[in-house]
Amino acid sequence: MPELPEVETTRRGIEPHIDGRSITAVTIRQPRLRWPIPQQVSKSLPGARVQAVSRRGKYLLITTSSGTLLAHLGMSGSLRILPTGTAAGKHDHVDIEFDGAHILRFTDPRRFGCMLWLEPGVTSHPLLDSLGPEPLGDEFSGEYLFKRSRTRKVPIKSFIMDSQVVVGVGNIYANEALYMSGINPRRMAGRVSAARFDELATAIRQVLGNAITAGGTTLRDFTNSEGNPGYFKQSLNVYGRRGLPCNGCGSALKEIRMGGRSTVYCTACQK
DNA sequence: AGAGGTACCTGGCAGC
DNA sequence: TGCTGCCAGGTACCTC
Repeated sequence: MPELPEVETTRRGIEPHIDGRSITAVTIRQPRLRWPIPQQVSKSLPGARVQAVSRRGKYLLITTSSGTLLAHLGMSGSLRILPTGTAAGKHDHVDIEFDGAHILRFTDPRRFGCMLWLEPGVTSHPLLDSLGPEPLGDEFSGEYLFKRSRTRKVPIKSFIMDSQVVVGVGNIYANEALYMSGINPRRMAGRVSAARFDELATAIRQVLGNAITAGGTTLRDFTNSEGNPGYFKQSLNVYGRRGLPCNGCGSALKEIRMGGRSTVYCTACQK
């Protein structure tokens, strides 16, 4: 379930269990993810010590004394902390053991995720280098979006989901942020005003920030088997609500497909 | 260069 | 109960 809030929740969940710890073993059961897991992951990690657990967009970076593990959870991936020796299921592709006591387990049924490797000191990678700013960072603003959008001939929804424009806005939160700011997802990005981009930027920050806060609930029982309580269903205004009444005006929400993705909006409230 | 479509993979669910 | 087809929170890559 990884959009940016889930990835950040994962980062916060695993960090206290692995930061500063030593890796004692690596088990790769299925190396065929989106790209094959490079050999350095199993060769270089054992004996290394974790120095930082960070995030860039939806990528997680586990920096160690011998190199950096770059991971993406794709559509169905998860990372959990479990006791050493926990039986592995069909889609438990990688285990990284710490201090012989517990493991960081990568599970991903669809295998759209990845685990890649950066040599020590390397911070640049093709997957990272062209990413746009963090939506919760200082660089991101309505003014920024306005400037970037002037020459673009794509719908506003596609625009904000473009990771070169801004990272971390997935399908759910794109739908929600456009609803919150009253913008029709089909409107051309180049024809959205500066004032409306201010509202959109604020909405993106708010919806992602709220979701991260709600993710804290998941965080507490992180080592248990998932289950996403609070946030989903309760806080969503449009995603997954096709045909149901708009929370603002009561008219039935419309669903269309844009770029193959489910897009739900209120034809009355979003112009 | 930018826009649009396809591909990767498995599981769950609606409909027959 | 079982089959088929469609859908799913992502994104790199190919073509036009």
